[in-house]
Amino acid sequence: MDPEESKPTDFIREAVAEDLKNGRFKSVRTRLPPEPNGYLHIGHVKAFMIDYLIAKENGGELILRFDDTNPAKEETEFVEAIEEDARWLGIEWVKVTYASDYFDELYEWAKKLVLMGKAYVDDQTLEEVRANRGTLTEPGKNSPFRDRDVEENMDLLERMKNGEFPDGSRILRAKIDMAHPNINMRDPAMYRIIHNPPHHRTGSKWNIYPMYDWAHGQNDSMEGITHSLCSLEYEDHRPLYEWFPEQLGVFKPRQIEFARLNLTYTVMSKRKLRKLVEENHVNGWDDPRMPTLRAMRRRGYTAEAVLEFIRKVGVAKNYSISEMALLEACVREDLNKKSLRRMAVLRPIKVVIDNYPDDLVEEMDAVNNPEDANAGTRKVPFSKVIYIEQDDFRETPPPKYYRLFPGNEVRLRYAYFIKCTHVVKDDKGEVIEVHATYDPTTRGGDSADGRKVKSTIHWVSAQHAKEVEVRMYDRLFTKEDPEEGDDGFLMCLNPHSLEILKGFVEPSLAAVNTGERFQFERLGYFCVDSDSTPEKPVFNLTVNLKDAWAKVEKKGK
RNA sequence: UGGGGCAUGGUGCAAUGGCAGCACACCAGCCUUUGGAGCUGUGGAUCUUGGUUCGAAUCCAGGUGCCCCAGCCA
Repeated sequence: MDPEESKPTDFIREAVAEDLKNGRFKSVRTRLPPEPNGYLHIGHVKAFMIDYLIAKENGGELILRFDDTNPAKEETEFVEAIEEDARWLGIEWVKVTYASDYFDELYEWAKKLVLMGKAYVDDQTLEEVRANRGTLTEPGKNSPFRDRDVEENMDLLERMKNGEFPDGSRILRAKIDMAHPNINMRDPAMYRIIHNPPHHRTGSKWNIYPMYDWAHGQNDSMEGITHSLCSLEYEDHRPLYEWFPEQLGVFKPRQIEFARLNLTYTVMSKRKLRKLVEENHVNGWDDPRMPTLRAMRRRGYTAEAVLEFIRKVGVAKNYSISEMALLEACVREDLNKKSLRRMAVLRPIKVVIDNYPDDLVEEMDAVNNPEDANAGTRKVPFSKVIYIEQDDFRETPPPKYYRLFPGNEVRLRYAYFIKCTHVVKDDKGEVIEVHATYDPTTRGGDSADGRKVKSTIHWVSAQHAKEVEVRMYDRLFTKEDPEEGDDGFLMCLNPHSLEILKGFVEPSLAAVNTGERFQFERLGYFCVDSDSTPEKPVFNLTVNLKDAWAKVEKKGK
């Protein structure tokens, strides 16, 4: 492999390389601009990795800057959560800053604009401002306060800052062009008056707070950010992004926009995620069904898998919805290499091996990970009464069913061949016990006479099994794109996205720690949940194993 | 009917005037003490109409479709 060729390339990396080559910038500095008003989700990872990797690949640096320009929405709690999640991904930054660190300097820059006659205080009501903005097809009208003289503007702005006016009574606006075809250029607001609540960092020092367009770009300039990489919806803001530093005569960063990540069968908007939590459709922000990083971590996804997914999804300007199946494939690929194999029966049915000695217990040798010879082996106890998966037995087998049914012989993994002889039913005709005989010459799972079986099934010894809770997760929504409509997404919630099972696991799993991951053979990858206790371990389904039989069965229907 | 963007297999991303390729998904087979993993193979795409060119996914012109913008949110 030529490392030069395997380097990922995309239109942003090309643009950055070009900027370096032609001298527009001498080095690269990017910024991570989360607003501390929610938890990070998989969509953020794409943006974060673009910023992080592009800086890193070019020997540049990344600044983590919290965009805290709206005290009504932001909280310190989220600052810590975001840093924690970003660190989990392995992202490194040279320093943490806040938009609020620059409030003083930004205010000075605003006064400069006022002095230049490029900004003014507008006394119009919110409704008037809206009415005079015009529409998508009609130009706006100038505010009656647009031509105030500089002294009055300076005085009013100072008094806004000092808290002399009530919320919403005035704003500072850039004086650009009310007839501009781009609505963002129709005298955009720079400062609004907000007295309460106090800001999470500056407290009650400020009575005015900068808008995104004013703060973000100027902060980029102040920090010497060369490339301000953001999502597509900011394309319309780029002319404004460039207008401010041009007027001010300060350093001009370059903004480049890319398509954000969307995923099938989930939602990504903060508003919708919050609604899921607040209305208890899920059990909190870290509910393993959520697309948040804390949820994915709790569910057992590895950072490596998440990162690989992001790498495979690529970077472009196409609006796109990536498939959850790709994310899951990345998780399986990573976990297949790392996970210790264990046996667990999630929907048990009892099997009695009639010709096996009543009190005998044998220790069977089992391989911990066939993908990793260094993982070693373990002993698994075997005895007369075992549990197998209900799915692994059929009284009347459908076509191509190779598992246990009356008269059929299968292999119990790492143990013996058994052949089903008969079943015992309850009053209602339900099979409650499967009876079988074993072949003592097949110990370990190999037949002495070269006889083959079509199927190997897993099991646990009934008397040695540990009962555990297993939380089985399925997609949160039944539709690939539940985003359509306002609250339409709630209408397609999957009622079966969580199923709680009581299962049995082999005794080696009796003592486990939160976060430990295993593959339950033939079922999937599982992770010990934080709700786990020594008495009652709790496992989360991380992702199921691919199931060829399920496919065959489905096709038959 | 303003402005800004985007159109390549089912999905996502490549191909930067020279044989349309990769991954996931799908399908078939091989192998298998996980119907897992692995291996092999098949099918399937350049929005449309014209133009330029020896040659167009790529350049030009027109059309069509989809996304974003009218917060004192970010």
